[in-house]
Amino acid sequence: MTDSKAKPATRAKRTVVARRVTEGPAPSRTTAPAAPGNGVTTAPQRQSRIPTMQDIARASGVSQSTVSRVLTGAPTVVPINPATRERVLEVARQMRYRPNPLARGLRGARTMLLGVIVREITDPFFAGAVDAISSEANRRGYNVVLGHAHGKTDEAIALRAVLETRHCDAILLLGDTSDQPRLLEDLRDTNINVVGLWQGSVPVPGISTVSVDNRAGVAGLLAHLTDLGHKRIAFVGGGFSEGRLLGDIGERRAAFLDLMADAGLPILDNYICEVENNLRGGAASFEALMNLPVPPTAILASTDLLAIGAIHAAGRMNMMVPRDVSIVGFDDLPMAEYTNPALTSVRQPMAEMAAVGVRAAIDIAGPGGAPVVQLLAPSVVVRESSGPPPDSAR
Amino acid sequence: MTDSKAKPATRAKRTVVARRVTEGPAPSRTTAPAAPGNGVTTAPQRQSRIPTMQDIARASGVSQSTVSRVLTGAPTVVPINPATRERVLEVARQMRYRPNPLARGLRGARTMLLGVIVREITDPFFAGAVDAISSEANRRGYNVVLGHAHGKTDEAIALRAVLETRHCDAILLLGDTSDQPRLLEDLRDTNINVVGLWQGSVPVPGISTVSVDNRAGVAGLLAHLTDLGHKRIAFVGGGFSEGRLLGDIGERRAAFLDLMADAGLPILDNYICEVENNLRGGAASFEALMNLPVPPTAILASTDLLAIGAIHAAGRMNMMVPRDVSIVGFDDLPMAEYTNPALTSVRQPMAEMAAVGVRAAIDIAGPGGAPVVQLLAPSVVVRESSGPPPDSAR
DNA sequence: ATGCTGCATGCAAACGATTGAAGCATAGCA
DNA sequence: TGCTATGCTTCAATCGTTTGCATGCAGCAT
Repeated sequence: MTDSKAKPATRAKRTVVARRVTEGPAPSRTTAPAAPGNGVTTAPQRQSRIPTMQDIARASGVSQSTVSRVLTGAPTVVPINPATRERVLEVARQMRYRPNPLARGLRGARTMLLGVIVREITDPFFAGAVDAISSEANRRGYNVVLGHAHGKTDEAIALRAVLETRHCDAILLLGDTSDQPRLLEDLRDTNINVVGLWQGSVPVPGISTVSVDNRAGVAGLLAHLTDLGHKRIAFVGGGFSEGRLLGDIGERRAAFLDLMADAGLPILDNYICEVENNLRGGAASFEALMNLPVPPTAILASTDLLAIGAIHAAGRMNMMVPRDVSIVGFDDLPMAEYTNPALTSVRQPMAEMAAVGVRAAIDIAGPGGAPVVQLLAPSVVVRESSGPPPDSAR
Repeated sequence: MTDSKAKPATRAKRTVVARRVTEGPAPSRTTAPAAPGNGVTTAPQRQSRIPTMQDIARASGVSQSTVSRVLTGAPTVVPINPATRERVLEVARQMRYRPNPLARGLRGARTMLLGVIVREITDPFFAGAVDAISSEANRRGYNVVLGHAHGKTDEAIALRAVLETRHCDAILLLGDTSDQPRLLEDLRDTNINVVGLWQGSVPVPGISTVSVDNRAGVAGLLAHLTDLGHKRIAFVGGGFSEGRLLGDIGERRAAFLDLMADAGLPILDNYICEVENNLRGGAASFEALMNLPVPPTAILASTDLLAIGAIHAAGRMNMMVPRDVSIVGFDDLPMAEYTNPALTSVRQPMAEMAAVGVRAAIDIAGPGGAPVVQLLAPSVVVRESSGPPPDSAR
């Protein structure tokens, strides 16, 4: 309808001059009608409604409740004649029966759905987390429903997402959501189980959480850097919300300040950068740090995303990593192994955290147990982006 | 489990607290019993069950159907006394009523849920796609349900995921799923609308698809490389399934072969690499190519993931990009701008594709219209990873 | 009074499944 | 033959909503 002015850019000419415009609104939108324009004869009505248990029952000459018992396989309660069972199963298979989860859920049965509310799916870290959680959930017969909190989107949307969550048997919250109090509150009203992952280790009232030991991770990185001889170390931490640093990152920052003091190392002016948690932020903060009168010899980025941005900025400024400056990250994204140079980072026990989180969400039926905070230990992975400070800085 | 023998680089000193439990009642992960050992008397029962319309009705002295009419705001059908309406609304608000989407859906109402089945959420490209789709869906009041096809996981799992899809008003398929015929077949039986994105432009029988014009993208890259003077160009294409190249990538490869022939450029032995579509595959194929007797002067990677892996391998082999070899990608991941050097790539009109796909899924109520294939035009983004071939190769 | 018109509301039947209890053969036992 | 035990199946209530239809009750014209 709207795209009637199709432009045959497809292979009309086979020269297809590439539009070299860096940012094209892409006006051409070739729409190829799939069906060759024969008449409109046949009505679309392609598929016959999904059969219900009632249909199966009629077709196999039993009652609908028998069908239910056969199909759900409830062997303990009442016995079913094997012949009947077989017949019903055959008919169901033939009619391509599929249960309606809505109806099933209405009666209170488990929906076998696990809700996952994630702040930013484009953050590769959380994408990996969703993957890990999804695997673990599948392994237990659950499917994952992804709710996208979408950064600082209007709370109303988050709220709506929550409304829908009554589909789910349990909910996993990925990343700090403490800036969305209404969401948390709503969640607490529900009588389904809620587990927070990567919420930071400050206990969120009323829900269990699984987090990584941020302090241990930062300590590992700092130990590594100081072992190499670094003294001037800067911190880059991003991810804001209403002026507050988000959970995990806030903790990493606090740990940094704390542990630097413990080690007797000074933190020079402007050595603490606060930027958005993305590649651009990492690059920007790197430039800012290197333009300081006394630049740091090492940068501890609170996420790999920031570290990768910083490494890119280093290349752009013709600085060699780690010869001129060391850069270390946190999260150990898959990408960390493939930067130039490969990134020293802190690996989170992703699979284990997913397993623990899913287990907490599923196994603890109902909101019975008291909320629990679990901290899992990370480990430092040393690669190429960290080395001794330049001689000039000794 | 798997990471038990993590490199113990962590931090040998200072209180090797592997697993520091922070919060009180639970010693570790021992699900604290809900009630301290008195009888089985009190159930955990923390929050009072979510109220139903029935409850609201009782509390405000009207019938349940009136409550329904008030809360759903159906003004056209039957009039409601403003006073009554106000009273009901107030009671509902006070009792924190929330509709049960299951029951609502059971009656046939739209669930306002959009199913998205994605092959690999860890592929940053698809993560971005999910993000774009999610935004677009939210804009239209829909929420996104993510089904994880999980690579080559057993079809049964995909199947199960589909079973659950009866929650959804429509389904989006991300990435080529033609290797899962059973899934497609199942989907076709359903009477909900299915739209495929990035399925390649071969029409999938029965469903509408939205794809990018792969040929145009490859043509743009090739034009760029030949303009620079490259003649020995290799192709790296990954993403297998049962020995077959997946849709988009297969098309890119075909376009490459075709357009190289058109340009009169020979394709030397082993210049076509087939590897898995990930960073490792990109790095491996780069090494293989560079070890050929006559290595290429440029590499056209079918995805940015592969290109990034290749760039990493170049650094590891002490080769300079683009001085020694040019590398170009396809997809224009966010990361492409932040590699060293920044990657020349093909940008897909992500937002537009998401919009078109969501519109096709939602607006076209029911499977009425004939399936449509839409091709959107990409554009080349030139950055730093492509340059003229080395003099020695001229 | 008797209809008639309209507004405001209630009744009750869906929707598709689960599940306790009841029905009904048939077999076993006295 | 009568009575119970047993094995299989059906009945019917239920979950929380939506929605077509009936109903009650005004006011108003006959």
